[in-house]
Amino acid sequence: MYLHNTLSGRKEEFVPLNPERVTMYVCGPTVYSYAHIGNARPVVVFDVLSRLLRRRYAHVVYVRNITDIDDKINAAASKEGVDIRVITDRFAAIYHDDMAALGALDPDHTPRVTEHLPQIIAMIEQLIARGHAYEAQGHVLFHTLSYADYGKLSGRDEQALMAGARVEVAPYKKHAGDFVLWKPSSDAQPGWDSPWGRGRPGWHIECSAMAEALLGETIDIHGGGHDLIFPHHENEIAQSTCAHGGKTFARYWLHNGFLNIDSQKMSKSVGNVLLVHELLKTIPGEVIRLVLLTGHYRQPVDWNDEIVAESRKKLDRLYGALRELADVEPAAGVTAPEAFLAALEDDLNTPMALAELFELARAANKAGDAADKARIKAQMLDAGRLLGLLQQEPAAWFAHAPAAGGAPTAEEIEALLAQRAEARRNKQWAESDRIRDALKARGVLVEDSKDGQRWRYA
RNA sequence: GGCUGGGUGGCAGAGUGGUCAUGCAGCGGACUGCAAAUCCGCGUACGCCGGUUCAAUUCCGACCCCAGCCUCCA
Repeated sequence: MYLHNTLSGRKEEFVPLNPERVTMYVCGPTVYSYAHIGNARPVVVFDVLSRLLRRRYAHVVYVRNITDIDDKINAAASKEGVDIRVITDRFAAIYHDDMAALGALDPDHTPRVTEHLPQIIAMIEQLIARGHAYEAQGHVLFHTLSYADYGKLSGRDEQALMAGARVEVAPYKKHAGDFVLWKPSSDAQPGWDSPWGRGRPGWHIECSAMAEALLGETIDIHGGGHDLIFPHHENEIAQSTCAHGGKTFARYWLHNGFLNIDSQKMSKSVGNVLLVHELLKTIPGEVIRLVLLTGHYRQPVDWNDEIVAESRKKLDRLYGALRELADVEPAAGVTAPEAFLAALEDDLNTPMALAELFELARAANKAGDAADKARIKAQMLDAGRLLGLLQQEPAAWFAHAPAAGGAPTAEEIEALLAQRAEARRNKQWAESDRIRDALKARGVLVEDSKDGQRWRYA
């Protein structure tokens, strides 16, 4: 299995440190609001990776944190006049449900920052003790000059970092690149007691501390969005490596590309932020998932109406093949074809894997032999399982409620089809076609198959 | 400016030193009462300019564009 490692900038063979316990940490959400579609991309990408890893290794530990201490959370809480816990519980639950709707399986652990203050404080103390951090005006800062490899992940040198420091440098910093490990809280702000007074952790230390707590000092895979490379992951590496006396923190760094909306960057200022929660009201989760897997995970993907419609049709085709095999028992012990697995094991090449899946669909549509059908069905279902697709009954897929409201109900449709069947028995083609056209005008496609009429929403 | 990653057929999107990606759309055929679904076939795609090579979309170099990151945004 090969994975592109941001650290080396190239594809490397993945060899776990300990094949008996493969570890993966992915940066999760800050739960102060609804997740947007961009947040969903790493979730789906690393969900596929976790499925693939589990296929190959008996014991995989996948951790995705929930950040429940953050100034944006504080702002949301004070706005509503509630404890931050009210906000974080609410949006953590919504996040979980939304991601589940996209077919994402639960990670093995979803640690929260509020449950790891002792570990965070211990790690900061360790960094101070080893001379990598210092206290200044109630803050504790990581001293980036103390870590020679700082900037290695993002390919930046110190000078570039200095030049890039476009925010005002806080006066208590020894060096412009230094970042906060701990900061003081006012009485009105949520805070935790520490050797440096009541305060709260900085952004980066939580991931270092939770990764260590649940996975150990060295982890196999660390993932997240492309934008996290700097500063977040750069800082995580610095903290963990220095706290652990130079031990490698993460061996493979994986970063997913961004998601654009109609060729534009998604941003609040443009006003094009799409929430998963809203999208799910009109688009099946499986369609959204397929959109996110349509391109390679490291490439940007453009979200627009066309790709959504196209993805829906792709699933029509795949489920259409499976529908023809509805009464075929999948062959036992048959898994996804080698070419499909090879595509995924080559740095998660989902476009190529999907191409193989479509080849299977074609083969399924052509298969005449019962044994072939059983084999292909098993292959398709297994391939689908790895991608988190095709896991519902074809009939359920085709019965999916239409995107727009106002379409006739299933009962209504069935009644009209009964009339049409009667007309067809009498070879009243004009009447038959009239009903079909009328339904089509209302967003219902009627097909005549060997087994009689069947319908689906357009 | 620095650092990444890109420019492939109508669209989306893989890949490769020398027959085929795949999907959607389109066109022709089969099937159908007609359709739909399905199957078969079709369209001389690889930003630009050089170089290496028997052969380059694929390797090398220059150039032109595009996107992201550069301190709290996945």
